[in-house]
Amino acid sequence: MIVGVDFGAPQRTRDQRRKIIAVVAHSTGWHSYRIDATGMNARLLAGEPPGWSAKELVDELVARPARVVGFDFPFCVPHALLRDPKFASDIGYEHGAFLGWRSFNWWIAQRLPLTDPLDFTPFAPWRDRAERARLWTKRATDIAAGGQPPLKDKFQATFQMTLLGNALLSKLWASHQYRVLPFPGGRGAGEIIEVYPGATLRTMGLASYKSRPDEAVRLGIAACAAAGIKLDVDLRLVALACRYSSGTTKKPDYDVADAFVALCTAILHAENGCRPVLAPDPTWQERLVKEWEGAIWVPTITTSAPA
DNA sequence: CGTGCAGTAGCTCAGAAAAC
DNA sequence: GTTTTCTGAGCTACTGCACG
Repeated sequence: MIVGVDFGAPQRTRDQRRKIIAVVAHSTGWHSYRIDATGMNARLLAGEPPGWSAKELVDELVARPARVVGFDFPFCVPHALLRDPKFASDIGYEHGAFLGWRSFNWWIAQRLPLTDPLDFTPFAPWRDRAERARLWTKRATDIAAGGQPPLKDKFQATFQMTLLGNALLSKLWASHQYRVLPFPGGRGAGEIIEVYPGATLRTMGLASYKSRPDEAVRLGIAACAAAGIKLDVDLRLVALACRYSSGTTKKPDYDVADAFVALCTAILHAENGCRPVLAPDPTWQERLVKEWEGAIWVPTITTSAPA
């Protein structure tokens, strides 16, 4: 089973079920997958909120482990912050700097229980307006993939997604069913990767994908086809991806299409068709930066977008 | 992208009016 | 006197919008 997730972190469970969308594919043979309305996908067509609360999703993924899960939230923060003792003590961590990703996200999980509504107040120091120059910095992978700073909490906000996402990653890691790539260590047959639908589609030549869910879905399928992977997709799910929007008529937000692209990227990863992207670091080796900060995975094979 | 606000559609329930 | 129906007040859930 391969899973693509479009993530969001509203405080209330009810709103999470509109924003956290998972789309699942099952392997049906060599280089072929079926995406139908069974299993986790059933609720997509069951009417009413098609998604999951954070707690429901993590429980499901632990109960029925997947081979690969692609999530679209930032898995970590810049390594300069991980090495900063004040950054850690600001939210009550008393053992110096976080240093490693694992202690970082373990502590976030301690400070962010999955209640309804979520309580983000322990993280208020990380929103400090005066510290934005330090806190609103990008990881090497954000620079390379065109992503937002993980702790930005205005405009294109990622702040709450980074925190809630890491609380989930901590639980998935602790289940011993999953490794979280490209961080070293961990146990389990499943792999969890960070994906960014915008970056996946950009490698395939679609710039302003946000307003074109049909193009996004088509390119996701085409990217798999170019890698020799056959997808057998229930057309009702394609139709839903082109239609479902959690946004407004003026500012639509095609979460199912995003999740579908995340799924295609995760499938490509399962078939060795992805690579992590990073911007060069002036000081440190790429391998070290990748293991500290994580990385966004994009398709290796780039298909030029046919008009 | 998330938030708060304003506006609204839908629901429940209490109380009054009508029917028996 | 009892039951049913109507109706409006008040609540919740959801949508659209402006803003950071």
